[in-house]
Amino acid sequence: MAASIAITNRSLHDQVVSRVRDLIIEGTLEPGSRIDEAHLIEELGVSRTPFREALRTLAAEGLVIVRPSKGSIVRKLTPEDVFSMLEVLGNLERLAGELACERASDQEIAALIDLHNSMMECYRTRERMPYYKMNQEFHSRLAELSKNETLQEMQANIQARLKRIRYIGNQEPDSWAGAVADHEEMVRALKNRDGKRLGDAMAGHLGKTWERVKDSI
Amino acid sequence: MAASIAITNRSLHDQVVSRVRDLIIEGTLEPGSRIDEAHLIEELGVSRTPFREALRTLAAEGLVIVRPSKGSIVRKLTPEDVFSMLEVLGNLERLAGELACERASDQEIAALIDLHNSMMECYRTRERMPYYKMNQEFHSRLAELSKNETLQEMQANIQARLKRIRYIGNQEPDSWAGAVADHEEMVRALKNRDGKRLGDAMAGHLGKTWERVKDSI
DNA sequence: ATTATGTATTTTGTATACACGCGCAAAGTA
DNA sequence: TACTTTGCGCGTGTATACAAAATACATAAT
Repeated sequence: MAASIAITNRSLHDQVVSRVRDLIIEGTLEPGSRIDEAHLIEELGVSRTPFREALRTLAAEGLVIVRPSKGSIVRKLTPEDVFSMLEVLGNLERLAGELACERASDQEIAALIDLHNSMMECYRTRERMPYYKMNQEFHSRLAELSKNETLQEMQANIQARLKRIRYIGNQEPDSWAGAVADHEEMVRALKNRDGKRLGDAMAGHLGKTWERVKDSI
Repeated sequence: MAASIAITNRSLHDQVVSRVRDLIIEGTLEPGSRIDEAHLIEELGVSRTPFREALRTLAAEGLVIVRPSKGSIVRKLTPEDVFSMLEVLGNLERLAGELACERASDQEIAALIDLHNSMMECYRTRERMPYYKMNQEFHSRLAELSKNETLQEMQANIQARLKRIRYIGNQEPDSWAGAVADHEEMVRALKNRDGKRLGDAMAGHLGKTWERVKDSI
């Protein structure tokens, strides 16, 4: 693969999309606040055209809301929004777990377990940030093992919408141990290719996430 | 309400989005074909700016693919795409069914059963088109009864992507009777608020849809 | 004849200019 | 004083102009 040589000729559109998405997730652009076009294009050094196209993309992703003739705002999630997302996400990940047990190769499962072990190492040494990132990746990778592209896409979308919330929720005192226990259970089920059990573990895990996160909305 | 007087001031963007979406669904814009910007904006009588923004929206919806510097094409669904969509949709509708049994009011259920009865009337008189439309509405309405907005949104999105395929699949000789039987089962389960049974019926129904549709891709 | 290379043409990407609608504020009226 | 009304400024929506890239084509070299 010549991927290392090929120069990345990403369009401004794409760059703006991921840049603004990050600004939203990390909270620089506050939920509910208006997006000042003039100011932000100045900041980013692009013109209105690619910027507005990027806003349309982000609107379709559910991160911003475009109010015709009234400007765009960063979508502010209500507790109901978050609850409904977790409900759907839990269901999607249950399906992902079941399918992964049927469809993943032994190597793929082994690779995921490696990742899990790295996560556990971070837990032992209390390295929050690496754990958080590996956790995101664990769930994405598991979705991949379902071999279902639509599932991956939907999961990624909801993950992106919730990213900011979960990031905040992650600062809280704890139930970290509980999350870790959930993951141990997932890995046990995955090792045995016990789809039902893995599915239940995934869904249960997301159910508890609501408890962990609901007060930080 | 002065809705009769008020002139609809929908932005061009919105109008273009729904117009082009329809062109894709009804097949005027063929899957896989390039979207000729110059030609289409002429046809629609709008300038490039709102048109291109609309393309971004449709790309995020999964109906078109924007290839940087190489133009946009109408997304062509592979059999794998359709299978994965139906797999996810089945799972979403299973959840919708379960939640609807818990959360819907008696009136809401009664209203849905009315719709079902109208559908059955169309089946008796073999009116395909009205049946098709009511069927779409039945599934959307059931998703509404789940009281989960994210679920509704995801379901609507997959429905939109599959609309063209299902429309074609619907022309086929038949298994119409089978679909009708599925719906009868759904309504029975809904009447009894038997979530598990309704969920299974929904998922099973979508599973059979694959059989009905797979040859027309 | 076939491939390579340079050029012309088309098409996309981005910037900018113009127009229109919304919201706010100042002035007017009850 | 409170409540409309009207005018103005600003931001959004749309059109167009310009720049850059890609494709198609023709010509030349092997």
